[in-house]
Amino acid sequence: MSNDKRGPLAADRLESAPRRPASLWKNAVTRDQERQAKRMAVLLTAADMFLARGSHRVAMTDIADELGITKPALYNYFSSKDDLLVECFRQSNQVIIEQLDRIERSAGPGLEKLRAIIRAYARLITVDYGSVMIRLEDRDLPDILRNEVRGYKRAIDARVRATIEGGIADGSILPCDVKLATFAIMGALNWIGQWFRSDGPYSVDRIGDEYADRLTKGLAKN
Amino acid sequence: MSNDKRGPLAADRLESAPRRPASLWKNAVTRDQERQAKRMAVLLTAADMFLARGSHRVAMTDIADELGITKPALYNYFSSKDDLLVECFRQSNQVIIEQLDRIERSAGPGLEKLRAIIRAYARLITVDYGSVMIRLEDRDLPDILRNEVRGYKRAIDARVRATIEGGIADGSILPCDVKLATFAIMGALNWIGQWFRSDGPYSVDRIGDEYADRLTKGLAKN
Amino acid sequence: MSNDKRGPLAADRLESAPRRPASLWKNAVTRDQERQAKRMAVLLTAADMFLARGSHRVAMTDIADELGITKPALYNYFSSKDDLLVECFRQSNQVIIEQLDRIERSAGPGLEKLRAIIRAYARLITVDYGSVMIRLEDRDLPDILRNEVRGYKRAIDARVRATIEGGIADGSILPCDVKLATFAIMGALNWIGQWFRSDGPYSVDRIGDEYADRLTKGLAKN
Amino acid sequence: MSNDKRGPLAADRLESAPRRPASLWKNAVTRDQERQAKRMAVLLTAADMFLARGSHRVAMTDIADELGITKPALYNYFSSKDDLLVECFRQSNQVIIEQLDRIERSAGPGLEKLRAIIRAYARLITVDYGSVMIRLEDRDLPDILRNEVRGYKRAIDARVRATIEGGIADGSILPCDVKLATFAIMGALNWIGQWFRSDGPYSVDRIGDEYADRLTKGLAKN
DNA sequence: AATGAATGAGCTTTCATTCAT
DNA sequence: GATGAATGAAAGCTCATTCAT
Repeated sequence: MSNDKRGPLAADRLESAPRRPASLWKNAVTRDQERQAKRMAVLLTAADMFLARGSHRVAMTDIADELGITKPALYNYFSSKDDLLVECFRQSNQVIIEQLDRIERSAGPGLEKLRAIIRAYARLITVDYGSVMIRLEDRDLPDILRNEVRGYKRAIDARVRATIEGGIADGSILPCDVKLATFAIMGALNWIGQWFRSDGPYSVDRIGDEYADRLTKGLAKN
Repeated sequence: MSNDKRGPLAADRLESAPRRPASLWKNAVTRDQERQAKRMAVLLTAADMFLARGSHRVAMTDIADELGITKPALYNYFSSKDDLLVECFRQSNQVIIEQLDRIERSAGPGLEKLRAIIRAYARLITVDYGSVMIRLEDRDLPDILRNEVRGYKRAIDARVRATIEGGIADGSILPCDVKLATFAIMGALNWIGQWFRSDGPYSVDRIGDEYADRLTKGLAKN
Repeated sequence: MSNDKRGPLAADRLESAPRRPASLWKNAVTRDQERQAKRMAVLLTAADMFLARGSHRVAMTDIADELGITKPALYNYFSSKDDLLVECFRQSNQVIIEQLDRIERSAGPGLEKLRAIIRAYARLITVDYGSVMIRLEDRDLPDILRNEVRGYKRAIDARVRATIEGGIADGSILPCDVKLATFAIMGALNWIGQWFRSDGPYSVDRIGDEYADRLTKGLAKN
Repeated sequence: MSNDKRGPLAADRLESAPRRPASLWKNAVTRDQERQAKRMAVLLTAADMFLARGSHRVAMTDIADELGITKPALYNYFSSKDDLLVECFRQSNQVIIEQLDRIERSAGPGLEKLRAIIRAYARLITVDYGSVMIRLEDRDLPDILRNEVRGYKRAIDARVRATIEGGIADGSILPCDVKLATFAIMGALNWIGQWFRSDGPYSVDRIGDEYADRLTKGLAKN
């Protein structure tokens, strides 16, 4: 983060000191970009491995090996395994929040928003790093970080719940126990991460559409 | 599984082999019963701890301490931690199978059976050891044991799926993608284990009823 | 410590329950003795190595190697390196306290007691594990343990100071700044640990006598 | 030591080689001065930190951070941590030697010189970098450097011893075991570093005077 | 059947040092 | 002269498992 700032600041100085060759600046910017790129590479590699095997089954050595570097090099980018893991959660949260924001801003009755959330979630869980939030365990984290993560989770839940409540208010959704309904929907969605295979028979969109129907229309004939 | 049967089976054989002095037999029976009781105590204690903290966060020492015995003593009853864990899965499977059997034998349309399954599952997850099957990770197990566990899971899924198909056949359930519908329902149910607190505001029955409605009737007004 | 008590307690029970074969008790006692002996061996080996090289230069592996066992075996006797180190301090404290108690109980003017303390200290530092208290660093210990150790040190200082004050009171010692006098004496004594070699030219008694004189009579001719 | 001399020496050579344009020389001198200044800054910062926390508890990173530079930059001034540490000892030695020289050159009986040494030492230990020699451990150094440091220490000891011998010769000091007397005095002095706090109740001069009395006049009434 | 003791393999983390730039 | 990045070597500690008793 501090590095993000250093870049612009340096750029300012550059404008007022035009003697320095542009190439030098390029170097600094490039270096910073490279650093961020590497940091991101570590993060994504770790997230992939954590998702595939569970975070406690992935040793720092494993991540380093996968990246072709040595273990201590990881500590240039993340101060600890916990830090790395919690950063995965943060990234995941950000991605999810963006989707929820987008849907919230859209017009339409609550029911449609709920269905949009379901479709978005299906995608998040299957192709994006949104699944980190759902599938990785936060129990190994120290209290303070675990609470942070749980805060994210609660916030997401609250927003889905609010969408359902909005739907009830605007008449598009039947009155029901909102909390339980939210749990049921989130559970169904989260579970996708357990069985989905990208080389399986179902496309992401197909799953999203089907779930959107199934979880809102029900199965019963009448 | 094999061990559950061995106990009773052994007792049967004893009854049908009355030549040895009764007292001796009684001793043998008693000894065997004691062994089975202790074995079961280990199993249930381990299952509880595994569920509460996740199996990889429970050391063999922890289990032994909880039972007031020493670590190596555990190995008299289970040959390894994996063995103990897989046995938890087997017990869980048995409990689940019993419920599915009971419901399958009952009369009524497929929809009602499905609802009965949902109610039974809600109970299994919250109060019985059925939750082991759903909430414990099988990823730490060696391939052969993990495959065994996954077989159980697939079988359970298949039976729920068959129930839905039966409901479609008898007209009580709308035609739909059965596989996805099953996944959605099972996901919603399994998720209960993530948020349920026995001291929380929802009773098991309340959850079962609400889920049975929600997952079959849907949320949409029409 | 708790183990010291278990022995006697067990012996009591034995007397009132004479049915059990003595051999069993012997075994238990023997085993306990062996355990204590081993624990002590670890402690003394560690203390020696800590004194010789400084505690931070001694790895757990080094201690284990010296004892001919493996690293984790050490953890059967001490829960951590800190635990091992602080136990060294506790042993050292006990030895010192015993000497101070003995001298305190003796008759004689304060000056004689002070000289006795100097002689005793010279011995403690050179041949007994009393030197641990003086020569090992407590700065690597976590706060709580470091405070414990500093408490010991303060208590020892206080007792020497009290002895000097007693001497001033009974007229055998000249009035002076007691705190500084104590520091000077303790410093001179503690320093012995820095230069003393058991194969050197000075015997322990020689050092003790000379220091007792030097630190109380001074060097000046008048 | 070698580096301290190299600076001035280099400057001397410059003055005696006037052929090159003065401006260039000035630059070179300035550059050299700057380098020496930076080198000294590193040295003093390191010495402070080593004294405060013990050299093995101070990482190169810590020193760099304290100076606001990066770790590898340190290696421009010192070839290794050992080099840095031994240079601290050399500086310390120089300061101590200067004091001993000054006192040796003064007139007066041996006893007065000894008292002057005690007063000077009290100051060295509490306010100057003289304490490095006494309070820092040389055990982490490789043999060759450790021997160098021990040479310094022995030389200092020898000079104190010589002062006492001079006092015995001139009749101002009572005959005694000079070696042990020296050890006792040095020990008492060195220990000051363990308890002295600059914000404590004792001023440096007070300590020096009191120690000068206590260590030469003794405590005993007769 | 149960115990105390021990082990091997593994984990996260630290740190002095080097190197390309 | 200084930097960011990387490394090899080591440290303390944990844990499932085994073994003699």
